[in-house]
Amino acid sequence: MSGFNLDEETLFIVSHTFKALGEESRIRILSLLLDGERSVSSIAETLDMKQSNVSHQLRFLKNLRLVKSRREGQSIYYSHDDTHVIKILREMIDHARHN
Amino acid sequence: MSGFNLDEETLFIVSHTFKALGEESRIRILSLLLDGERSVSSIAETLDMKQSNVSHQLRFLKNLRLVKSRREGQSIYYSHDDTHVIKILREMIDHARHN
DNA sequence: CTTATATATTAATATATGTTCATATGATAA
DNA sequence: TTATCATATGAACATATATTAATATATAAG
Repeated sequence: MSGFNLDEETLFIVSHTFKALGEESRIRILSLLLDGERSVSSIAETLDMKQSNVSHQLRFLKNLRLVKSRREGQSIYYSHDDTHVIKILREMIDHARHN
Repeated sequence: MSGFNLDEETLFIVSHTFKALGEESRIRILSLLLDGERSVSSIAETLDMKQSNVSHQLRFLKNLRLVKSRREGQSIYYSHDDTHVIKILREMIDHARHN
């Protein structure tokens, strides 16, 4: 099938998912989560980002179901929730490194 | 190797490439080019976009070496120039369709 | 209850980005 | 040369987005 005929919904999902992967802060968060789940504050400290900023970006990613969250006490742990998209992220990172 | 330690250059390439794939107009252009090379005016007509807009987006894609161009007379024909990234685009489209 | 900690949310701001219009450039034909 | 066609470019505008500060919410401990 030709790739040309993209229905609106597909176009919407594709563009938003790529947008999610197209910002450095979100790439760094997703990349960090490759090593396993992390709390919000842990992400913020490790990446030297403001807590509110991390929270905003995590909400963005969660809305697209790219990450999921789990509460444990006062902390909330985030982890990947879309193996296919993460695979695509890995591929792009490898591709960029081999330039 | 952990995905965490992303150097600046890799992060730059990854984010910009995903950004390129993260806008509907550019996805439609790249998707159209899946069927083969096309002139600027042909793209503009088919996708109902202004010529200048198509030209701007093609320059964006060309700067990232995602497309290449070839002059023939007065027309300039654009086509894909990064099979790996196009493969990733195809994967994402398939992924979005199977939701 | 109060206090402390972790996260989420809201509002404001600055920056980035897409689109359009007008114009410039380049190639072809007469 | 001039005229026409195709594409590229620059400026302007509107919208989208990332980031921050301040505050709200929720959980746990005392």
